[in-house]
Formats: sequence, C-alpha cells, structure tokens
Amino acid sequence: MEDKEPNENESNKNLDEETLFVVSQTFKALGDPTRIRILHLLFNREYAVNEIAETLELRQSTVSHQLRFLKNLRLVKYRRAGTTLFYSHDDEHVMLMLKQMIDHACHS
Amino acid sequence: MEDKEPNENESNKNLDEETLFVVSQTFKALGDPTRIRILHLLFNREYAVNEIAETLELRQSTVSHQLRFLKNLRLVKYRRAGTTLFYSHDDEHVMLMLKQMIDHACHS
DNA sequence: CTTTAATATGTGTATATGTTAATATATGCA
DNA sequence: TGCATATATTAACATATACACATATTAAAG
Repeated sequence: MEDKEPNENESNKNLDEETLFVVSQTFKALGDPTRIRILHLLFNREYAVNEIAETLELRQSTVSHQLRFLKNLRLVKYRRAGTTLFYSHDDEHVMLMLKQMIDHACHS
Repeated sequence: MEDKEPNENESNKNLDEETLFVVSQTFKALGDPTRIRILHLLFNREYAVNEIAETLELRQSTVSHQLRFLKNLRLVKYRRAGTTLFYSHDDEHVMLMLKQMIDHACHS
C-alpha cells in the first residue's frame, strides 16, 4: 500500500507550494478581528460599505481596504446599485469554518 | 421573537471581545506557512523538535519558537523522553479545520 | 458640465510578526 | 563534577500588517 497517487494532499503527503500559500492566505484573512467582524456581519445579508463602517464603528477607508483584501481571496463579492456597492460573502465553505471556530471558541 | 438570550453567538448576535480574540488568534496561528507545515507533519504522529527542523529544513530555534506559539494556544502538547521532547497536536477540532481547508484549496 | 454621494486608492506610520545567531537551560551519563 | 545532547530563550533585525488621512474615481442627478 505505497502512496503513489500524484494528486493526493489528504493528510500524509507533502503540501505543495501553491496549496500552502492559498491555505495560509485564507487563514490569515480570518486571523484579524476587523475582518472577522466584517465577515460575521455578512453572515446574514449583504451590506453597503458605509453601512459596515457605521455598524462596526470603523473608518470608510479601513472597511474598503479590508473588503479588497477579502475580495482578492474571493471571500466576498459585491453587487452595484447606483453608487452603492452591496457586499456579501462568496465562499460558503470558509463562512462555515468561521462559524465552526466561533462556536468552538464559545463552548470552551 | 426578539433575541434575549445572553449567551448566544451562533451567527446573528454581536461577537464579544473575548470570543473575537480567541477566534482571531487561532486563525492567525493557522495563517503562517511554517506553522501549517509543522501542524501538517503532526497530523500522523508525534515528532521531536530536531526531527521537525530536519524534515522541514528549518532552524531549530525557528521550530522552537513556533511550537511555543502553538503551545500557548493549546494547539500542540509535548511528552518528555530524556532530553527529547516529542510534540503532538492537541486540538482535534482545529486539526480538522486545517484538513478541511487543505482539501478545499486542493479541490479548487 | 457641475455637484454630490459612495467607494476606492496612495501614502505615511506605528506596530506586529517571523527568522536568525548567540546564549541559556535542562537532562542523561561517565 | 564535567560533558554532550536536546531544547528554550533572548535580542536584534527585516518585513509585513493595519490603520488613518488625504485624494482620486465613479455614478447619479440636476
């Protein structure tokens, strides 16, 4: 039962460079309180940028910068309505992991 | 159906300071390639510090630093055998999330 | 075409982070 | 006690990060 498959990263083989990068980047995105609060907001519904800033008491530029960060990783997306951009989450799996970690932190 | 429960962080209520800190710290731990590689190693079995350093081609002090980081978050533990310390993972849930994220990154 | 509202971007700055070399600590053994 | 091995710790450094301010862009309305 030697491991001969070329595309198996299940748990025993070495992590290739690209996978390592994507995984670390994604976790890094979740490793900041501001970004967690933003994603946590987006759990329920879409929000405009200013709405996020007001709700979380953050500067508009701070929110915009973090949204760009999250958008580059395809963790959020937006929909335009006039001059307003409504952001929403765009990765169900990552949102589920965030939810899991929050629950994990609460129950311990 | 007002939300009156005091201890519910499921997905709609605000995140309290402490939960936010723990969650962000834990994700931050997973947000570094070196720490991911260490945890990925520990998936299968326990490893001595030098063994980790040699396997991953890292300096001993680097590994020791990162292990301390992970130990503070109770993500790893160790067992002493003479002068050798065997490290192993100590949080099944976090290891599962790491595995999930790796799979998620591979299949996309 | 000017104005206004909403958002994005560039830049500076303070802080956080990861790595390294050097050194300290701890354990086992002769 | 003295020495060797394994690991931890300290300090320094370079880089990365998050935020704020100012400014630029975009789109709608008049």
